[in-house]
Amino acid sequence: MAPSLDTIFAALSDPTRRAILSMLLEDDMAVTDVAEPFEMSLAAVSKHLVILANAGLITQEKRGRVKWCKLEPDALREASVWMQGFGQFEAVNLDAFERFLATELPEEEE
Amino acid sequence: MAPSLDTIFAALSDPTRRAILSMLLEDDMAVTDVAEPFEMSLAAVSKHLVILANAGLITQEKRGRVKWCKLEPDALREASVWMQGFGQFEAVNLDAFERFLATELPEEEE
DNA sequence: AGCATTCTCAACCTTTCGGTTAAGCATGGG
DNA sequence: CCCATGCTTAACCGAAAGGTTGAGAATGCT
Repeated sequence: MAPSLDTIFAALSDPTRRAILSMLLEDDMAVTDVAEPFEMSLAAVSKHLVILANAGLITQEKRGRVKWCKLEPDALREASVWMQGFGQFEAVNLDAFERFLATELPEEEE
Repeated sequence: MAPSLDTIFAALSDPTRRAILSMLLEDDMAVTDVAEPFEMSLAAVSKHLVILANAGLITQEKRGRVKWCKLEPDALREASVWMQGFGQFEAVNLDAFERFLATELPEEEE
């Protein structure tokens, strides 16, 4: 399935899936380990992972019995690029810009 | 309803709603005018607007018979802040930063 | 070989989503 | 006062979402 804004935003709309993404931020994980903290069946988590993979937000690679899940933030980037069209990004970018100045340019240029 | 990441991302997952947001980028619009380009009923578009309003992405103000819809990009910002936790934002911010430097400051202030 | 582990698939259920049509409320104009 | 305009609500519908359980395939361990 081709990742689209539809599938990306839909994938992000579920708190379980966002929690999974946060977990994968730490490190790659096996499906069973991803499912462990959730109070739902393994099959349910497995479906969530399929949805995340279809959205391009993760990739899954099977090594032996274990299927490893890896975060793929490029899809998030696609969504964020769409958001940039809404002008709100000036504010966010200004934040980043200010931090950029504060941390990288300690000397006052002006 | 309190806008949450759930409602924001769910609102953004529908192409009709994203199109509406793009339209409102140009200017505030009445509900009837928002609905005009879509091949669905006015009631359907009205529901989409409720979803966008619940997500905090738009506000609606009634003046006379006409209900005006106004883009509220702050909710998008909340979603983008969440995305920033995923590291991919360095690249995006650099893109924005480069454009920031390459082009003269646009009239973002209103 | 036998068994445990890892994960998916199939069938099912309930709730939500996205649309319809019809009715109705509120407002402004002639 | 009528009546058109602008928009929402209610009832309904089919499809999709998100969960369950149970079965089963694939792999590794001993």
